[in-house]
Amino acid sequence: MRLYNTLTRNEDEFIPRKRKMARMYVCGVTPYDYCHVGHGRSYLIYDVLYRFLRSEGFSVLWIQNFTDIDDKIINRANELNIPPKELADRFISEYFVDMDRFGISRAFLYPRVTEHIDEIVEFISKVVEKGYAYESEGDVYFSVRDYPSYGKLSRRSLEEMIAGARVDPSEKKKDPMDFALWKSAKPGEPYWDSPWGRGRPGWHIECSVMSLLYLGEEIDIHGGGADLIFPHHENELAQSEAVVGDGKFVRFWTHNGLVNLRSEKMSKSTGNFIILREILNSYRPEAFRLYLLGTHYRSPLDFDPQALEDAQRAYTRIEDTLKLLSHIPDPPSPAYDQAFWDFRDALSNDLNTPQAIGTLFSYIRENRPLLDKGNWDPTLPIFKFNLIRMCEILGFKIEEKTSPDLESDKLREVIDIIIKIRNKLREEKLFHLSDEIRDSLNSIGVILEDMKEGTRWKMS
RNA sequence: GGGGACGUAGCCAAGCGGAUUAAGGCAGCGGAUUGCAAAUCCGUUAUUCCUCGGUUCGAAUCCGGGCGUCCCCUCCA
Repeated sequence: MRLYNTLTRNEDEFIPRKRKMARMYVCGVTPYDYCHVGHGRSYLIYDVLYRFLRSEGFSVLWIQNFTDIDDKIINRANELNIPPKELADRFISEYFVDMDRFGISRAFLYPRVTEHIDEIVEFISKVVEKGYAYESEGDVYFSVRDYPSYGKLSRRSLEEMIAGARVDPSEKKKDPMDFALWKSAKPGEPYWDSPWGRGRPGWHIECSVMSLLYLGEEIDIHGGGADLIFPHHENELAQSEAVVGDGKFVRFWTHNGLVNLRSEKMSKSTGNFIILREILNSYRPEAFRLYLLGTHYRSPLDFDPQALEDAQRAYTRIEDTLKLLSHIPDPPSPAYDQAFWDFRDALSNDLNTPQAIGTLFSYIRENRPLLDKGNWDPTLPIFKFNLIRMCEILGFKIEEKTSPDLESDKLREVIDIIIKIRNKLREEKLFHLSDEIRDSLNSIGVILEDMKEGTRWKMS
């Protein structure tokens, strides 16, 4: 597949370093609050990338961190008067509650900063030894002036950044753009011992250390939201390559577009955000997934409840088809239709999910009449196979085989009896009665559809 | 001040110099089907892609100006 690489500003052919093994590191959350829609979008995109790469025959080693110690965590923990670890633990478990509900695949491992302090200290020491960092009053800073290619990811020069004027000069730093690898502890803050005294890791160092520890050098994909390009990934890149060597850290830097709300970036700090859980409570997770994947991952997305409603309606089309297909047997020998190859081509083109969804809907439209006719058609099992493959790649839930359940079996029988009687009324043209039955059932969520071949029903 | 992205039908949204009727979804309209609904299918809804120029045999797609919107340069997915 071709994948856009922020470093080269180009769609490059994705070929993992180790042939069929793709190593992917995704920047995780700082667990001090619930995830919002923007987080949901980001992890959804990596979930789909993960699913697609696997379907392309790669094994994918996905690592995603939790930054479980930093200023925001300390501040929030102080507000709530609980230990930082308790806060982080809580929101890590909330993270999984939301992401599991949303159908996001689990990464292979979720390393946490506080469990890697030794490795981080060791790594900082290496940066200092190499001459790219210096200690200053218990802090350790990366010296951007000593690292010539600083700015290569975000394509900015130091002069431009300083002209931005929002840098904070500190007497401790040699240059205002220098950033902390290690921060000395203020009174009352959590700390770990280090060669530079008591303190804690700076923001960017954890990703450098943990990605190198678990995935090694020259990993295939390192991703996150577009807001991480600078300073987070720029700094990560600098400090990492300062140790492992130029071009030895990451092969593909990928970044997803941000979610806006009322034409402004969704962000915790500004209060302009919607909690993911709130959406998951109000809409089908699959509908939300369809909505988000309807925009290309690199484009910004303005959150629009109206469009989400539309997607929810659109999703019933997929869902109904899947339900009807559950009665169709699997094909004796699987075969791919042209639609699947088109679908695959779309995703191979920098994960073009909107286009892939387009092919999926066209495929449904072409095959749906056969399904509704009710008579057996030998192409249906193949249709089923292909559609399910597509849905799996996009992460849409497949109707699992209804397990034997006495109660719901009884319910089915009761509804079938009602339908039988209602059809007798219809034969006798007692439509006011048959319509009343239909309306009543409808009001409790049982929808009757009178087809030529007979009446069928579904739950709304 | 510097860097970057975008502006496609009523709405959301693909399209990355040339099959082509400019995907797909939602909504609308007309039709088939139906006792009526629902579901499904067919047709229809942008001779045109913010605007003005330019390059080209050919541009929504490339270049320049204008108008508008957003992001990054600060914690952030």
